[in-house]
Amino acid sequence: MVDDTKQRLINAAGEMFAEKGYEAASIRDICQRAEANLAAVNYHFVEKRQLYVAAVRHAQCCRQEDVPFPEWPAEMPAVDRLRAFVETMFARMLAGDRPRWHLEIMLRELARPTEACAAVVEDYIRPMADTLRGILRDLLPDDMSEEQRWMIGFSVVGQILFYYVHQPIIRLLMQNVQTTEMPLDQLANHVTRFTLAAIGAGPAVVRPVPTATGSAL
Amino acid sequence: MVDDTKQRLINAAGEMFAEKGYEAASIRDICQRAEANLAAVNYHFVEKRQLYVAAVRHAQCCRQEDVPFPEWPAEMPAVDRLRAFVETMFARMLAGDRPRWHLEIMLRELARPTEACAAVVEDYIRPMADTLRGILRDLLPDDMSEEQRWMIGFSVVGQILFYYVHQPIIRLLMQNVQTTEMPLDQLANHVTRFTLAAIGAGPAVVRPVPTATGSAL
DNA sequence: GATTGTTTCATACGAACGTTTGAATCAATC
DNA sequence: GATTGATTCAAACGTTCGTATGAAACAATC
Repeated sequence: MVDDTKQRLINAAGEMFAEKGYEAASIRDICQRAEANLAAVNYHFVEKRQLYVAAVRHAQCCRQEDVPFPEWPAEMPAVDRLRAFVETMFARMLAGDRPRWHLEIMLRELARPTEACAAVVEDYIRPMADTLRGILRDLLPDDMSEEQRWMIGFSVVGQILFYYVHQPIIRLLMQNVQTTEMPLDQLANHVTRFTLAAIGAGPAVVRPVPTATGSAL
Repeated sequence: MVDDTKQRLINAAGEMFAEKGYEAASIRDICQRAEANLAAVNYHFVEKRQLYVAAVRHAQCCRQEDVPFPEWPAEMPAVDRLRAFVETMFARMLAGDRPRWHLEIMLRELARPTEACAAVVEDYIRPMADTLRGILRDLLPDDMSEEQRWMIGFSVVGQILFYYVHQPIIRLLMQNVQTTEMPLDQLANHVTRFTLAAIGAGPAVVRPVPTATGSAL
């Protein structure tokens, strides 16, 4: 393979950046993990920052082709497309076949963007947002305000991301609950049904319990 | 005030830890912002790590009394309590009357817990979780599984946190949309209605658009 | 096999880091 | 006003950081 060490550096750096953050991951540790010489970073990337950017870009490229959004047929109902969308996002997050740092480093960028990676992040996020918005456009009435459409989209993505970003809390809170690690499709099912019910495109996730007094909202 | 510089150090440290993370915030910068001598950290806290823990603990204590959950009367309908819960969480996040770092440093801990702060974080999160679960217990049927109840709770909190944690993405995506910064009560309204509709305790956030084909989920 | 360009290596540099130290300063007590 | 304990200060410690450098090793061309 051409530039084997260059690729090894990107992988090692990605792992460490994702795990410890930019500042806490030292070039020396990265090179040791990559089994490369200390000066290799300077030779291949000139600067630490550029190695970081390369890692982010690599993660973005890989995830594009990793768990791609399926090519849904035009006649596929919006409801099913939403379900497929949610499932794909969960698969991207929880599927273990690809290195975890690809996602992890992108999520770091998503929460606290680096100036140097803004474009890469936008390339990563924009297609997903467009896909979801396309689905919601079909699912929601035409006269709905642009802003409200966004908020519904955020409600979908917020639910999904929570399960990854705040995994530590979930484990902490649920440590007493006997559970089987919440399989992927169960999560996807929940979020999809929750959303569809919320926008009136599906049954509630539960039969409604008889409420004592109807409360004006 | 007793130990004025000690408190100044905690505040300055909190700001910097919240902004740049633990490693990237240097003792020198912290002391400069606190207008204290470099050795002050060692004198008052012995170690950098202990200063960090003190900052986290301080943030947790303050936020307890900051925007406390209102003492809801026993007869208050669960629907209204949910609305109040969501509003309080948003207020805690977006209200600008208290230093931002209190929340920010807790969210960092929530996403990537530090061993030394585990107990503090649990004290922070557990009451909120209990409150929400109490509301959901009244709102959901009794025969619902513990696991499913948790997932609905996560759907609520996931929506709320998204607006804070991923503010950068929201700004990026919505930069073309003319919007008025999304006022607090509008967000709270959306999340509450979205959730109530999802669990069948309220009307859908939109009148359902007539779907072409009903799709089995 | 000498030459050339690329990649690796051991080593060194200066800066910044967390931490330490001992003297200086302050505030209160007698 | 001397004594004591708590706090601040300037200066230095040894480490580790990112980066730079020049020689060695390697590969390919002629």
